[in-house]
Amino acid sequence: MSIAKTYSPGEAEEKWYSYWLKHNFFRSVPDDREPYTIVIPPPNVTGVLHMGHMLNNTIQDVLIRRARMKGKNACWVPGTDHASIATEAKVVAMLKERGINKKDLSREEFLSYAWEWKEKYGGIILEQLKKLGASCDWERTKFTMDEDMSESVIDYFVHLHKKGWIYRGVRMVNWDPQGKTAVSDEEVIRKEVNQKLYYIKYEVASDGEQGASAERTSHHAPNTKEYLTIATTRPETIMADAAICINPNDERYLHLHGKSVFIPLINREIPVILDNYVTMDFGTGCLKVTPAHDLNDYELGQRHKLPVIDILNDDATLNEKAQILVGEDRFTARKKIAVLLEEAGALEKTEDYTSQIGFSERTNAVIEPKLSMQWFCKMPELAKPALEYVLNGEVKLIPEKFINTYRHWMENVRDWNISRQLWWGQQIPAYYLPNGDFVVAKTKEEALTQAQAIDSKLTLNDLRQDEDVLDTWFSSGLWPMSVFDGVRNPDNAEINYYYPTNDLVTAPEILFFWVARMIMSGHELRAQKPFTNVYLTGIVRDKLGRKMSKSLGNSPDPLDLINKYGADGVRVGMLLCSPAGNDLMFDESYCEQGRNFANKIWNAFKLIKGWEIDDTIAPKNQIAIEWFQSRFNQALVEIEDNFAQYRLSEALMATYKLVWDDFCAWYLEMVKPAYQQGVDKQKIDAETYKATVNFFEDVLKVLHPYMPFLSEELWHDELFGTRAELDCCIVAQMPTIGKINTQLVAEIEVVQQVIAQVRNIRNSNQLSPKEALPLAVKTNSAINYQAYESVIKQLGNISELSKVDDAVNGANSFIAGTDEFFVKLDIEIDVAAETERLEKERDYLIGFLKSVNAKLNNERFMANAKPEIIDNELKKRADAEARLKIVEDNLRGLAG
RNA sequence: GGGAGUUUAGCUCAGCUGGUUCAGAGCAUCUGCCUUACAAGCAGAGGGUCACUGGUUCGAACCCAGUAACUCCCA
Repeated sequence: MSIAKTYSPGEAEEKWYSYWLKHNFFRSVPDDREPYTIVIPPPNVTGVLHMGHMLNNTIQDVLIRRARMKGKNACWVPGTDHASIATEAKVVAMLKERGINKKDLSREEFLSYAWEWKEKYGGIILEQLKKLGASCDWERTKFTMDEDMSESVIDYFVHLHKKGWIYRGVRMVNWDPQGKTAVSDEEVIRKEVNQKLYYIKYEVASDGEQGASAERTSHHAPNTKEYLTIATTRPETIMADAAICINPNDERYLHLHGKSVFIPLINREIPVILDNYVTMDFGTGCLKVTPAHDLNDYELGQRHKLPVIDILNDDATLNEKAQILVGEDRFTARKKIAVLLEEAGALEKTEDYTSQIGFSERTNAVIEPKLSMQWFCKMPELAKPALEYVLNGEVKLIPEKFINTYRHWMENVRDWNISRQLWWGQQIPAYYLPNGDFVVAKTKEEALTQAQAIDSKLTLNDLRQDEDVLDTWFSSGLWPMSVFDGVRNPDNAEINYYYPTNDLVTAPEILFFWVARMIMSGHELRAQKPFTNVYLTGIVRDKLGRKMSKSLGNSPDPLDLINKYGADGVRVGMLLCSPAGNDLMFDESYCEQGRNFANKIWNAFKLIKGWEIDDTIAPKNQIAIEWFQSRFNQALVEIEDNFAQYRLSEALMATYKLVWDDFCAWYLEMVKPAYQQGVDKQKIDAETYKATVNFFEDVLKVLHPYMPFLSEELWHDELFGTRAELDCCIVAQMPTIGKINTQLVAEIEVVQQVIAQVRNIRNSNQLSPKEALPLAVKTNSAINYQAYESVIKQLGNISELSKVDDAVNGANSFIAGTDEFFVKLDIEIDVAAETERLEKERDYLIGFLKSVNAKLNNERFMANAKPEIIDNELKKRADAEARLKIVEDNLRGLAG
């Protein structure tokens, strides 16, 4: 029988994923076991898998698989969110391709197209997660617009409204003219943009001219008049100006106090107002105030009771209130008005200028500040307890540095605009009466009952439901509860069992967006936290540190990576470079390392698989077996500790080294039967064989959370005997920490040094590894090298290990621990080189001793340092002195 | 402009309460090996003024102050 030289992951991935599914290993239902629950951060239903998802879901899968193997009832709930704006944009695009305009559709018609789109494309990302090995309970797959999920959202809205925490009001919102909806502050991405600053002249009205604007024309000779100049990046909004504002302390403009000016081109007269808000040294010190199109101007306008003139349509074209350029897009209008102003002699100059501009996260359109009637959710009452959970440690943020950010947000929180002018989402359950009043109720029927209390003659037909839908985060904020139906049925068995969930794995970017809102709703509806630990991952960047993005084209396709390196390889690759909470500089070479690791394990398997048992051989590897047992347990301690601190990448590295170094490079080399001429099968004693197979099985278990496919594939090999159908690595019990023989481990460490030194001597003397060498030991320590003779002989290729009482002249020497070793070669040793090497070591030791002695002779050190520190220094001195003596003896030997 | 964070080997990162022969790991590099599991490998080796300047201390990568560079959040 021949086994492939390398592991080929594709087939195993297919096979075992469907095997796991078939046997319901991902399924979780409440039982007597302790639950371990993770709800997936629901990816956007329009999304396709990107590297961020890969990282995030690999981490979740590692956590959930580990919990499963530790005997917990592990439940990972998958799903997607409906992403109003993004989905609606996709649907609009789909309709456009079919020649349908959204405007021509009713709400119901549009929604049926949207559902059609969702059914067709909405599940892609979840299918992709399966390729990664994600062990979600797919039967629990949820979508934020499922009927029960939407009902939960409406319930929550009604609940908050009853408490008086939801209100309606005109506010300046971030308007996305492409999506034609308001978006929240968090959905606005600010970027530096190169712009122009336009200096525009406004004619100052002479005293007699007040109110005479109607007769004015634009044909005045400019020089005979007085002007003031403003600087603006948005000349197309001058028609919406309500005033010019100057700082009352600005001495340059004292003469303007109480005057008014004319807006160029349209010659509307506006007052000059005074406010300290204006920065004197920015631009010209004169600020055009446009309350309808700038948040700060709006507030300024409120203070000075200025009119609000909105000159923009919902799609950011100019409306008839602009008087000129009606119907033009705002950016076209900007270009055109610059020309018009120039022609009218009102444009003094333009300057280059960079400033922060807001872009819609979803459509990338430039955000337009816009006044509109919106629904808001009051935040202070919700935020306060939500902050407490984190500050008192009930909810832990990992890493802790995010607590500061979280606190800062929660203490400066503003009311949340929860309405979106879209159709795709949960329609706001507010019903308007013909007289303009409204009632809020779960259903139209309930609304009618309430409405009839106001006007008993009303019928269902008189009620009109609010057109807007709720922000998607309003529904995902309920996610950990609503997936278990905990909003509608707060006392059901599932929510009581699974909630609060254990770990949440997400990105710091949505700490406030989402994490905070889940904590708020959890507290509000259940007085409970939604989860205990929030593990915040970093952003996946390329190796140049740039964020991965479609436009840069610097993001590999995760599925290509899986094809290339195997899912296990990619999982390992992702985690090797992902410190908690820090961004990770991803590079494909990490996946390569992961693939190589998989291959290493595969080959260890091949080796063991090739052995044949010979009962007549006496067991001879007790030391190796006990040593690895101890090392394995030491590694388990380390891995446990790393997991307890969510240091997944370090736990992985500990596993990596355990397998590669301790198991493959040392243990297998210790026990593997030496090559025998003319013997085609390697034979091994039964005891060693059995121990090795058991070790390998334990190694597979430890590997499983990271490398589920490879471990499952090997688990079922006949090497481990016949397995029952349900005896799978995925549900195997994780090994528990056993005995550690620390003395043995310490002594083997010295033995390892001896072997490395012998190899080094062989290497530096250019001797073949095949050439066996004699080794002599002069023991100063308590180590019984006789016990390790076979190990040393096998791994160091030593012909004979002898004990000596004196240094061996003319031999290469080295020190391991405090013992001296000599390798006598056939060739003459290079006395000069050897002398130099020893002198170097001697000098180092002398220097080292000096520094140790400096401490020990320092009264203050002796007085202040803890006793164990002093003991340590004494031990260091003793060790160094012993080594120094050996080195000096050897030097004398060389000289003599 | 306000706040937070980062800076340790060529790269990515550990380094816990200041104290072990403490300056570490993985990758990459160099040298030698196609040794009967594995060249996707084996063996060995070389890489660092712990960003900079000062301070505290018997003792500083670690604590404090300042400086510089970068990153993120908020305005």
